[in-house]
Amino acid sequence: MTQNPAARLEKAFSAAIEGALGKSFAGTDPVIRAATKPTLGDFQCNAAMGLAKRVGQTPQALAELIIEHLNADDLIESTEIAGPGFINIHLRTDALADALIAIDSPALGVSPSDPSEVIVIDLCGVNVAKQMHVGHLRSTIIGDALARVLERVGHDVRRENHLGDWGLPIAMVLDRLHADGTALSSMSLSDLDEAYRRAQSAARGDEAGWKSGVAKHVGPHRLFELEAQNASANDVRTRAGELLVALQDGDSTLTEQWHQIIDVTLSAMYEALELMNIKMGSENNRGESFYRDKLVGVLEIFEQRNACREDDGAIVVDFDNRERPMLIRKSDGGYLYATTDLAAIRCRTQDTGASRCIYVVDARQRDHFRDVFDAAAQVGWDKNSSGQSVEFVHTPFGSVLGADKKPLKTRSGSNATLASLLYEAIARGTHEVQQRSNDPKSPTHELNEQELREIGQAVGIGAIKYADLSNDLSRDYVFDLDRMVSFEGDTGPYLQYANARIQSILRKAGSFDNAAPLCVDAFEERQLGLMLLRWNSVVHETARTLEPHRIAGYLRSVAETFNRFYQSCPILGAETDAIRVSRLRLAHLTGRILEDGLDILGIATPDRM
RNA sequence: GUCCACGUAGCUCAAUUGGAUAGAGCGUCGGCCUCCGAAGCCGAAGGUUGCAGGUUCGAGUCCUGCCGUGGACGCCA
Repeated sequence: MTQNPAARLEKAFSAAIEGALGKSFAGTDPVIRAATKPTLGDFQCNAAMGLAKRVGQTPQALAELIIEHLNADDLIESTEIAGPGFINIHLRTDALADALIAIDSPALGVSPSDPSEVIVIDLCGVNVAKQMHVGHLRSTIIGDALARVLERVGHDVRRENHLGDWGLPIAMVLDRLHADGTALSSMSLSDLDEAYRRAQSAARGDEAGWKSGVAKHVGPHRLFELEAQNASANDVRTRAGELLVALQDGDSTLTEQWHQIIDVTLSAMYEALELMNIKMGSENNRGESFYRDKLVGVLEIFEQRNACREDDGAIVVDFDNRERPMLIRKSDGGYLYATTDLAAIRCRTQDTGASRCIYVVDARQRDHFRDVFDAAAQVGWDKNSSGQSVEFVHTPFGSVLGADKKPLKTRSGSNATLASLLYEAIARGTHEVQQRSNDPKSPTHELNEQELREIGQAVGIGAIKYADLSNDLSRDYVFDLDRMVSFEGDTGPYLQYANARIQSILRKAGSFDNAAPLCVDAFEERQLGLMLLRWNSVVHETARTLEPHRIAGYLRSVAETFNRFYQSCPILGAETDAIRVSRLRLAHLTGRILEDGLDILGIATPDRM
């Protein structure tokens, strides 16, 4: 009796189908779904339409037959056949109440996954000497939410921050800092970011400018300048290469400087992670430098397995279903980021023993990951150290755009940094909370400045995270702070508010008998109850599809359904004491599911706001 | 040029993975606070789901071809 109605209906209808059509139809999916409209019933069975042709009957006749073989009188009040062969199902009210009592427990009806897996999630991916920007925001928020939902169903999740902390770019920054005579002990992240950018453009030279210069027939003097630029770009690269070799060989001064720029970058990152309520710290750092001495081993394995070949001096891996090979070693002997990714896969599957590797990286790297995953399979890393097959998933997310549909910029026109966005959102949230607290009737009126600031941060950050997690990851999305922090409609604060109101009611109610009978006779009570019972399947579907917007959308439906219930069913002022206690139980359960869900999304839930 | 995503209301997005009359929010218009928090609730208007075919009981969803947008295409990460 502790089973969810949907699960029990599946069993009952599956048995009924077998009873109606014979043993060969055992195990047929009965296609039980929540009713599309409350007026139609509580659930529906859509199996008859698909099956009708196979057995040479009309869908309606088959539906009739299924109902005749149905044995679930303790669960189902009534059924009717509608439209092309839908079976609409009305649940017994006492069965609904029993099911709600069953999930009114610490687990909230969410069952653990069996078996529990070891899952590695690659997220955040900060580059040393660069400011974090909105791309990191998405990777971090999404990755952390995925980690939380997988943890919620009992998996062993390892968050790994694949830092860009090694290689030529780092050497180039050091070279630039030397050239500028920057005092490394006192530099800020923006100094570093500036040096990084200048190093990049110096090394890039201006080949694009050269080509367009030739095309536009600019004068010889200009071409000469561009040529000189390209020559100096080569100088920069050469110097950086030498510097990298010295660093690789353990030069003590360089090593110390390298650590200094990492420290500056990471302390800013930790601050951002803290602000965003991300469950990650230094223990999750495993950057490119960690893999630097493992690259040779990767190449050796590919050579041993004959999974690579030499081409133009480079070493490449071929794929049988596409032309384009993947480079794993340059002709000068250097390695590439594909090699590092392969080394990471080897560690994650062969040492950590992961059976799933998830990469929360932007959509532009789709092809890259396809190559890396296929290459890993060629040398057997699609089986982990326990012999289980490994599932590799790239969770691509779209770009963050400004209101003009172009990559997000600040007002001053530069690329928006993560920190600037976070502080802006917090400022707006805090302002809003403070303004509302001025009202003597507001529950936040008696709170002090510090408390209001904490709530303001929860509201501002909650708005940003909800906006990101509430729509399909793979699409680009428009980052509009004004819309997010309007705090009305489909926003994070809408959910936080619904919960705060529930907490307020519970505070006023004081203690109550949380084993009292549950009553779901009123339409709004029934709708709320049905909604709450879906939590288990929503969590599992999200863990399966890795789509956090399912949870966001569900929580919104919960809040909406609760708000309707709240509007028409007085709780504290209910007609009888029995109904009052029953509604308190419903409100309490709703609040816990909202808090559970918001916690999975990494959104804080203030008791007052 | 080749390959890969994505085109849904004026705007921002959903659609239980093939199910019934495609739903929300913002914005617009109109209602609801002497009553548990109005950051809320109720209602109205707004659609040839880019276009054209196909698959079947049934297509926003699957297959084909166009159109449009964005992205990736060997020694950067």
